Amino acid sequence: MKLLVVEDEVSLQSALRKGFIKLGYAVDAASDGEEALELYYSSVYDVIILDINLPKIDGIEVLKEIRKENSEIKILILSARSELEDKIAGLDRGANDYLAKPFHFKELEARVRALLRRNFLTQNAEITTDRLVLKTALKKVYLDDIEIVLTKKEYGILEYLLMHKGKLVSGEDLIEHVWDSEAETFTNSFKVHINSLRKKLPQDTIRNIRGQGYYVE
Amino acid sequence: MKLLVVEDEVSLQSALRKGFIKLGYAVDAASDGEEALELYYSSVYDVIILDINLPKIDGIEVLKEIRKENSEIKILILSARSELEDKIAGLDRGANDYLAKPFHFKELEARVRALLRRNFLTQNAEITTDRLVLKTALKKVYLDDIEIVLTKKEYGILEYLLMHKGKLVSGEDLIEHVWDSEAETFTNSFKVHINSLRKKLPQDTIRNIRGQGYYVE
DNA sequence: TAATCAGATTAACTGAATCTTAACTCATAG
DNA sequence: CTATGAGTTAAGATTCAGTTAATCTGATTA
Repeated sequence: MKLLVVEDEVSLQSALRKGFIKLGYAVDAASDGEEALELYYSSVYDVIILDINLPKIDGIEVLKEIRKENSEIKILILSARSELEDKIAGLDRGANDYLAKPFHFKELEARVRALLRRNFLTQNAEITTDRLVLKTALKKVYLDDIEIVLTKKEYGILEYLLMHKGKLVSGEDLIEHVWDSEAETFTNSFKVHINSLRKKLPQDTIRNIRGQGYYVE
Repeated sequence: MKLLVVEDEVSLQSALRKGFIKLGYAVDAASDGEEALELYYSSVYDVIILDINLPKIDGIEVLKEIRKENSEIKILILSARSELEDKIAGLDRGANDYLAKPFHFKELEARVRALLRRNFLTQNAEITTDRLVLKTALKKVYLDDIEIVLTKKEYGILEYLLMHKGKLVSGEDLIEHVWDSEAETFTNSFKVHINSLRKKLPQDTIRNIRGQGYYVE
């Protein structure tokens, strides 16, 4: 699981980063709104922890910008208690949760976990392409209405690619999201799984751009 | 099914705990609002029974806190009759049900069952498949109209799977919902119960996808 | 209070599915 | 033509579901 921590206060940012890394998350951090958006557009995160008071681009702006194109990603707002009422009131539910400073790290961690849980429990969803149907509740995949049996890793890879349909996903991203945090990032194991996955799917379902990553149309 | 009982009055808490355990529920209990939130964040409950008058963090606060992030979980409020009007009036539909003290345990149990039903089914006290009928009020199971006798754990597992008919349920999920929080998540006890449960059911009733979980069609 | 009993848990083991590794080949860009 | 990344293969390692038997626990009753 990959988090983006956006916080300008150096010591707090560092504490959060270290805390989450220790818990096995992959963490990127940004110190202002501009950097946050840059990182957001160049990688794929599961949860964004976003301070409201930021230099350059305000946190609310960052939130709006991200929400404009992505309604799935979980965003947790951090804010000084005094700013909460007027600011949060105007958020219009763009954030999934918010937490007033100061807070206990444990509290933040619990909320992040809760958000991830909710994310995974989006159980009724089906992801489809022209020929594929992926039923996330049962983790089953159908090609032209006939079930194809996938292993856990194969399914995980396919689901991840389809959840980011049309976007480039690097091998590193795959390992980061489909494997647990102990996995080596330089293993070629995912290639083996992509290989066996491709054999079960129509040709050219999973495409590759040399040096950049994989994608599904 | 797993309940969280939040009640500061020692004897009542203990009575509720024992009562629900006897009925085959997995039960955790908290004596104040802080403990309640801690437990809430560290486990997954199907219903929370929440007293309003609590030390440290007030029941209403606990309710708000939980509702902020989780709209699915069922919450039943307990309250002395005199407190009801002003407090409950302000709840604004945060709770799913409430019950005035004093009450009969039977009444509480019926309401909890109703909440669970609302959660998973639409107003039906029976869960059925083509050959099985499960009467949740009596906790009895019939196969082709003939009763099959299950132990509490066997029943709990089957009920949970049937309430999530067509969805994947991991072993961890099972332990989380059928056992109380003291259970080790890495025990293989549930496999033994599934094994004995399967012997009492038609073949292939409970299916497994390796590395992912169990399901009933 | 001790003996008994059902149910729950633990631990050890098996066989099979799945995953990883590593060496190799192939394709492409510079 | 060469270097690098992508794709392939097969062997070996690991993990996981399922099974069994022994042990533990707590309720019931003799």
